[in-house]
Amino acid sequence: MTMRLYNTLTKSIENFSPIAPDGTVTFYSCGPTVYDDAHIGNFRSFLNADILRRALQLHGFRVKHVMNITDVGHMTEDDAADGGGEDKMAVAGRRIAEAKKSGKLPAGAEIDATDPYAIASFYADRFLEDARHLGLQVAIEERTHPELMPRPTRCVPQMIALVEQLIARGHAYVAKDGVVYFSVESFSAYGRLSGNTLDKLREGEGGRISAQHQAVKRHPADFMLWKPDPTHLMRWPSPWGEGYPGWHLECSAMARMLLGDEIDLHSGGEDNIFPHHECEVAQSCCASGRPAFARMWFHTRHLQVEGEKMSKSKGNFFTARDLFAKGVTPAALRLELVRTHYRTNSNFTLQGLRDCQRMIDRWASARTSLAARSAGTGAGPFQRALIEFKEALADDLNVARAIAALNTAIAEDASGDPIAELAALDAMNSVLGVFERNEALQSAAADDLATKVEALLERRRAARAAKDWAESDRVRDELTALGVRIKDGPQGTTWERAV
RNA sequence: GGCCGCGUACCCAAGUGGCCUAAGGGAACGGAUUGCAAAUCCGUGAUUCGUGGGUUCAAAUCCCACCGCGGCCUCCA
Repeated sequence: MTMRLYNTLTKSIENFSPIAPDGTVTFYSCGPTVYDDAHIGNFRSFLNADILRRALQLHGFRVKHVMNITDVGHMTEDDAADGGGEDKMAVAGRRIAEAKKSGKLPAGAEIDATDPYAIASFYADRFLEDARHLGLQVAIEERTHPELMPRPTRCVPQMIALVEQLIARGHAYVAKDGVVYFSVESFSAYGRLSGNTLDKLREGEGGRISAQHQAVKRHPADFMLWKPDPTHLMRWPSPWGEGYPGWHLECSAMARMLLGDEIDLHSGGEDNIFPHHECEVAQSCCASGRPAFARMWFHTRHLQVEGEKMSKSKGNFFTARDLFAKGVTPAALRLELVRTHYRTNSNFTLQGLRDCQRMIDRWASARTSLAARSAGTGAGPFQRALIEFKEALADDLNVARAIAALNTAIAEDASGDPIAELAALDAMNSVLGVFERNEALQSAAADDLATKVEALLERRRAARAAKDWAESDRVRDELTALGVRIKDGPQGTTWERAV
């Protein structure tokens, strides 16, 4: 079965086949910048890349997946050219210093707010923790293969080498202000990925590129590769003076270092298309002399929350850990973030999170009864569903259709060889990745709640034994008020936090 | 201002010319179960696909207009 995927570069759905004859897929994903906790919108993008990677694996490919963790403090107003504004790490540092003062520092954050490396490392660790909870396979692999999640601060020599090569080939120049710029006019395919060709850029709204740098550049869209700045927070020696790299440079350098000059797949959020990925293409192609950098570009559309753009001011802004702290299982969050096709704007809702949890619980109980079954031969509903599941994923990653296939199997009567049926269900889960993370995360608050709940359940058990229904119902109301939902079963009462 | 995408039941969401009197999940409702609930199981659910035109033997699917929402062009996943 051939995987078909939408390629941003050609704006069409194409058959996927890797460059390497042995079928190994080279896949680079733009990861987070670690100056704050990743929010659920970030994770929608990262998880869709993860689903793609797992779907490829289900289809028999070996995947070498790299995702960077950007620990350089790029500028808050860093536009295509200039590197203006404030360093993000400095902003994060100030935020941490303020939090320290007001005693609202996140747990375990004994960090020096003036040390950008400490800030980056603090948030990188938190990102990896969240990512592993959510089943981001590359983050799980990172434990044994740290090179799969490279940090730009450790790859500066490779970036410098790339800039030197671009200068040598006539694609970059040192301007009068000492800054090294990429010359967009030297790359005729500039604009092909995003549609922002040079003539259109000139026609566009424009006026955003600050005038002070324009004078020294050959073309207004020329973007910075290296900026000498002896006062910058993070800086490295270079042939152009002590300074820092441009923000597009890292991905080109690291993809090349780890995956080669030409790669199969490159992913990111839709906002990365321009300027970030456009500039990456230009840098990589011009450095390698090849016509292509990534053969296929995979972009995930943005997430909305309760029908609105997510923003801190609207109060609809969630990080993964915010939700985990409320008792949301990583499995439910994972499913809610990937169940909508990656090329449509998805709408994250609390109701949707509950829907996902119920679906996963039903799958899990189906798995339990399947594992307990011994009789049956041949193909049953799950083996049939797996075929449809794989076809749906091969169809430009149609996750919703794949999930429907699984749901349909669950509604059918149990039949077929139980071992093969279980294997089929687990194969589907190898992409969905929910069974192994369907438990709420532990925390001090959760432990505290558990103690209270256990005491109340004991009171209720006693009341029920005495047929004191009034007392029993009173206790149940108390539990409900605590946000707890109870389930009475033959083996006694279980409970969970209602989300 | 330029470029682009979307609008399917109460909610999420698949389907992009005939197998669609529209998949799947949740909610709701009815039943089984329960001390009563919750959970679970069974059943019910859009003659209709933002609105108005058009093309076609045939449209949710193609075209046009309008309304609404969103994205990129600028740091952002």
